[in-house]
Amino acid sequence: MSRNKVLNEKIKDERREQILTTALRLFTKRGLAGTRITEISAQTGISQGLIYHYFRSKEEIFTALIGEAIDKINHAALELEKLKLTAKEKIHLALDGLLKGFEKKTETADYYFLITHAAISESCPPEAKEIISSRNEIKYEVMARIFSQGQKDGTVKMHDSHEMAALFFSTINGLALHKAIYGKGYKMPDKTILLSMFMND
Amino acid sequence: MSRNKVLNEKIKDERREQILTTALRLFTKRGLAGTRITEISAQTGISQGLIYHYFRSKEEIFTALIGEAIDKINHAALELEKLKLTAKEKIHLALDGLLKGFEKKTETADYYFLITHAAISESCPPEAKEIISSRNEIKYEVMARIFSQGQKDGTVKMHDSHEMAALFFSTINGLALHKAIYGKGYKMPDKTILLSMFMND
DNA sequence: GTCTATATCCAGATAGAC
DNA sequence: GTCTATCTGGATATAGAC
Repeated sequence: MSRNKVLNEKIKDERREQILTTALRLFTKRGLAGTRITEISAQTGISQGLIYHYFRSKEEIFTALIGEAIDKINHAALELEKLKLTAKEKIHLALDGLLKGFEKKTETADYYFLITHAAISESCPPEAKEIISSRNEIKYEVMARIFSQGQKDGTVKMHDSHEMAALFFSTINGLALHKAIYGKGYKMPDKTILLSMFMND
Repeated sequence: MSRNKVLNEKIKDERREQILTTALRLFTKRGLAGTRITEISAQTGISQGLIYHYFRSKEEIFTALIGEAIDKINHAALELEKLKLTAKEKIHLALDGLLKGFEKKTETADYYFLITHAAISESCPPEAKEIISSRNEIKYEVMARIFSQGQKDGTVKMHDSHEMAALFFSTINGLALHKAIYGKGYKMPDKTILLSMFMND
């Protein structure tokens, strides 16, 4: 690849990232249908025509973000699971990471909200639905396994581990929403309160 | 008022209700911007022109629903507070009512979701924003008072009562969302699990 | 009160110049 | 790679007949 090609590739990647970053914020605040492609271009600082050089359609931007969101979350969950720690330590770490993540930058909360938005929406692009139905379950399964592990050593309460995982992410989602609404005005709750739902001690 | 007038009023009220019921479901599933007025009319079984006999615009339907949702929730909260019961009993009752409400008909969950949707959305009609900013806080204040009451008699954990109220409704919202996504496929968690976040015993 | 037909507008997407 | 200008479709809202 020539010198210029490499440089162009870099510009292209950066532009793509800029568009996605802008779009994430807008989709969170306005939804897929409510977000205008002109807003994305304006806030990215480019013309609307140029958007179509990087993405076929608004739906494609949305779908790309869904993929990104799910991958990041799953990756984090799987990495957590791999650590050589007790279940209790993993659960503490998960809550800490999530709460602090929501606290300091809204992006993490936005990713959670975006997935929820897509999952609930009947007007979500089929490709995005596809990604969700094939990959969104992973984080639930990982957490269920961790809860299960903790039940064996007696640190986690004895309820169905899948139900606990569902409750875990419901709660996380609720907090992400609250954060998306109130922004910096909302301080995340102390993790010990949340832990009392799941842990024996 | 003549006989016919009375009858017409009745038809009018019923139609209004039909439209609102349909719209609630659609707004939940597609958002304000994503819902077509033709869908509302089609699913209500009337022509799109007729919608405008009952509401000035799509936004007005949305705003009416927001008012309805907030009023119902606040009413329930205030009624609960008035009961001659201990704080512990009130909290149990609140959770029971909410979880069972979500469980049996999605409408309650939809109301919660609608408010969240409106609160988060930058493209929500100003009138709806107005209603939210003036009346949505009530339920938080009621719950904070109940938690506060319970802290005095030692049944409720000692954290800031407003933070507890925020956490309470965050969690409830998370569950409402989960319900809106998975519908009948999701069984609400046992209330005792949720209670462990708030209560001493 | 209800419908059908239509005007109007605006957003998504394309074409073509630079 | 980037922009401006334009096409096109679809959705809101209105007008007017029954």
